[in-house]
Amino acid sequence: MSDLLERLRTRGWRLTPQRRVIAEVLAGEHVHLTAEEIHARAQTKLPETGLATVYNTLNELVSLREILEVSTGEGPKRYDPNVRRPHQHLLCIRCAELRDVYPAEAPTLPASEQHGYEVLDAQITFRGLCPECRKQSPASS
Amino acid sequence: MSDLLERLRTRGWRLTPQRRVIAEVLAGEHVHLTAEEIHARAQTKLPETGLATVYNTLNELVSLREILEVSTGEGPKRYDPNVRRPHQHLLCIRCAELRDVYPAEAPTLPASEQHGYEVLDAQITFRGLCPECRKQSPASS
DNA sequence: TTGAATGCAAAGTGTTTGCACGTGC
DNA sequence: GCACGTGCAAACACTTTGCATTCAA
Repeated sequence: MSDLLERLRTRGWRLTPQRRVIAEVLAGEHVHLTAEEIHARAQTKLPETGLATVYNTLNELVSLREILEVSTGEGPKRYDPNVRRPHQHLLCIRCAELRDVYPAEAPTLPASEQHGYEVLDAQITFRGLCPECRKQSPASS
Repeated sequence: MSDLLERLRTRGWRLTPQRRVIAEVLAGEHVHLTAEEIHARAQTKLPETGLATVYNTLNELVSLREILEVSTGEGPKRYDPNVRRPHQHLLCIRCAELRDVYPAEAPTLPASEQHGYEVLDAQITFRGLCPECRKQSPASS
């Protein structure tokens, strides 16, 4: 589970209580949270945790490539602790829940469509309605 | 080209000079612009054009499904006038240029990975370096 | 001990909104 | 004529930054 903390320690990361709690929140969740949500959960464990520290820490973890920053196109970014296993995302367009999916193949862009770009990766987001939101109103976009 | 204006007129859209100019800017460009860029171009044609009006108009066109709003994950949103032909995007991670690509297949999510969602569509963004940015510094992320 | 991390509040972006004025139909 | 569009500035949501203080190593 949270070998995240292990890895960070061996990489010489300065381990403060706030950082530990933030890393725990990330590792303990299976849905991808926003900075505010991470802050709220962190504060229940350690009240003296500022929102700015949460942002600072998240940005640092992104730079260290220990988490992924995911923008849903609407509202705040979400942070994905699952960097080890390549995956794609499934987004609820109503409630913005974001979860991982593991489909078969990653698409590639034919050379004829690369237009001189050096293509590094492809990011896929499936969009739809989560089970909860389907109940409330099955259709309409 | 700009049958966009045709369609809007027949849909009973109130056609002001500002709206005409904004629609022309959208139709005339092959790269996807930000609201600021659209505003700047619109002002060269019609100086009395406010940024708020640009945002209002773009949002309205999005609701009318005459343009697409595309978030690049970093920085401002971009607006894609190409709503007729299904396509995907190629994004430069350095300069944020965004262009359309037309690869073969749209991926589908196997039922076993749908987790109770009603999947509506899939959005693919290929990420890489555009020709210009490759010149300046071919690698490093 | 000391450089790095923290909380807070202020600043920064990108976007939306309230309101008085102007205008397409 | 009048409902709707406009420009402007203020408000807004999210994120970053400056600075004095605290603390992990």
